[in-house]
Amino acid sequence: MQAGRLSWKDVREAIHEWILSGRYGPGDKLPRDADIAVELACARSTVQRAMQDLSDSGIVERRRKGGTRVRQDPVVRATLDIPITRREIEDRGGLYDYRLIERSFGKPPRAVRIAMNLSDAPDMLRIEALHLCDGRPYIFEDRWVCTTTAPNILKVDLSRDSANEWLVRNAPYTRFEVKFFALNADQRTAELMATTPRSALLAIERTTWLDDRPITHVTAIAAPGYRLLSRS
Amino acid sequence: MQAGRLSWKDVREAIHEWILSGRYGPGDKLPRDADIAVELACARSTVQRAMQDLSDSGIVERRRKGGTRVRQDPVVRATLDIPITRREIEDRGGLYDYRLIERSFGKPPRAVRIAMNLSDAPDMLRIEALHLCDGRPYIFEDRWVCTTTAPNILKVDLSRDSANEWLVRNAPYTRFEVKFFALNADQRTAELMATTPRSALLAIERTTWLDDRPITHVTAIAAPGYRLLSRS
DNA sequence: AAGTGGTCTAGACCACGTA
DNA sequence: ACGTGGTCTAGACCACTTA
Repeated sequence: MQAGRLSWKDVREAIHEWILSGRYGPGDKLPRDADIAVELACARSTVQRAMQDLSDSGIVERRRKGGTRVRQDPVVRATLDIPITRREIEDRGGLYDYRLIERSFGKPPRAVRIAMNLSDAPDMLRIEALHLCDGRPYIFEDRWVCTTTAPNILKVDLSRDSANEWLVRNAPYTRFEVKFFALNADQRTAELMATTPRSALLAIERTTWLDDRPITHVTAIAAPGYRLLSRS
Repeated sequence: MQAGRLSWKDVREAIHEWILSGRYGPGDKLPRDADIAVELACARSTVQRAMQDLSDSGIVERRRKGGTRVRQDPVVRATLDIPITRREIEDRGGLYDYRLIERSFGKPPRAVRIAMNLSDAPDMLRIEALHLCDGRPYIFEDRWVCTTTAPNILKVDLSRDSANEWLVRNAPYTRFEVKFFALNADQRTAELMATTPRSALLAIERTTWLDDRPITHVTAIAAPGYRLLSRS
C-alpha cells in the first residue's frame, strides 16, 4: 500500500469512526460520496468502494438520489465457512475416518421434496454415512442426491469416497440454502453418534441447485459439543 | 446498466461458467486477469472485481505472482443475518413482547471471561431476559455487559427496553464473534421456555468488542423448533 | 427534472510471493 | 528479479429515485 494515499479500507474506517463517535447517529444522513472524497482527499470511487462495504456489512443504507444513511436497526451479519468434513477434521489435527451406513434408492420424504422445491418425486439416491474424528463419531450425514442432475455419482464407490467430498468437487452448484437447528437424538441417531437418546445435537441442513435443478439435500448432524464458529 | 458493456457481475458469471462447464477444473490455473480482460473485451479492473468476488465466495484462490486457481476444496460460505430480536419477530408478523427476568451485578463466570478474552474479572452487569412472540417464549437471553466500555447502559430502564436493542443502537462495535451450538434445556431454562427438560435448543453465543475492549457477551437460547436460515 | 449512487475505463504504480 | 494481483485516480456515463 502506498504511503500517503488512502486505501478504501482506510476510508471505510474513517467513516465508521464518524459513526462510532456519534458524529453521525442512527438515521442520520451522511454527506454525498463526492463531498467525502473531497474531505478525505481521495477519489470518489474509493469512497464508493468503502461505502459499498459498509452497506454490505449492514451499517449503512444507500439509495440513489436519497443518499446514504446510518442504519436504524443494524444487523449482525455473520459469515460461516462450512468446509468438507474431512478437511474440517484434518485442520483440527484429527484423524479422519469415514463409514458408509446405507446406500439405496427411493422417493425422498415430503420435507426433502419441499426443501428442494420439487412438486413431483423422482427416485433419488439415498446415502447415510458417518464421519469420524479420531475414531469417534463426528458428523452423521443423511443425504439425498438427484441422479438426473448428478448422474455420475452412480459410478462412485461410496464405501470408499464420501458423497460429501465427491459432490463438492464434481457437482458445482449455482445456488444453495443452509438451515441450522437443534434436535434431540432419537434412538438410532444416539447409537450411531455414541451418545444417549435425547442428547441435543446441532443439525446443518443444506440444499444445492445447479440453476433450477436440485443436486442434493443433506442433513448433517454433529456430535454433542460441536460448535460452529463465525469467520473472523 | 449500459447495454453492450459487461458489468463485473457478468464477468463473474462468465468465469464461473468456465468452471462449471469443466473448461477449468479444481486446481487448474486460470489465465491472468489481463488476458481475461482481452478475451471478454473489458477493462482489467472489471475482471479484478469479478475475481475478488469469486475469491470471497471460496470458488477461486488468488496469489500475487502465483496467479488464480480453481479451489481444490471449495468451501461453502454462508452469510447469516441476525437482526434485533424485536424486528425478527415483527418481520415474521408476530406480536413482540419482552420481559426482564433478572438484572444484577457480579463477576462473570470463567467461560464468559474467556470468550471476552479477559484475564482479570471486573464486575459486570448481568441481564436475563425473555423475548416473546405472540405471547410464547421465543428467545431467552443471558447477557453480561462490561460497564466500563458501555457505562450508559446503567441509565437504561431495562424492564422497558431490552438490552439487545439498546446496545445495538447505542454501543456500536468494531469486532464480534458468533458461535452456534445445541444444548439440552435444564430445569430452569425449560420452565422459562415453556418446554420440557432435555429439549434440544439452539444457542447463539455472541461477543462484541469496541477495539480491544469487550462490550457484551450474550447467549441467546431459542425456543424449540427455531431455525436459522442463510441469506439467499 | 435533477441529484445521488453505481459502474466502467484506461493508465499508473505498488506489494507480494514465487521462481 | 520479475510477474501477477491489488488498488488508486480521474473522468465519463448510466440508472434509479425522489423531490
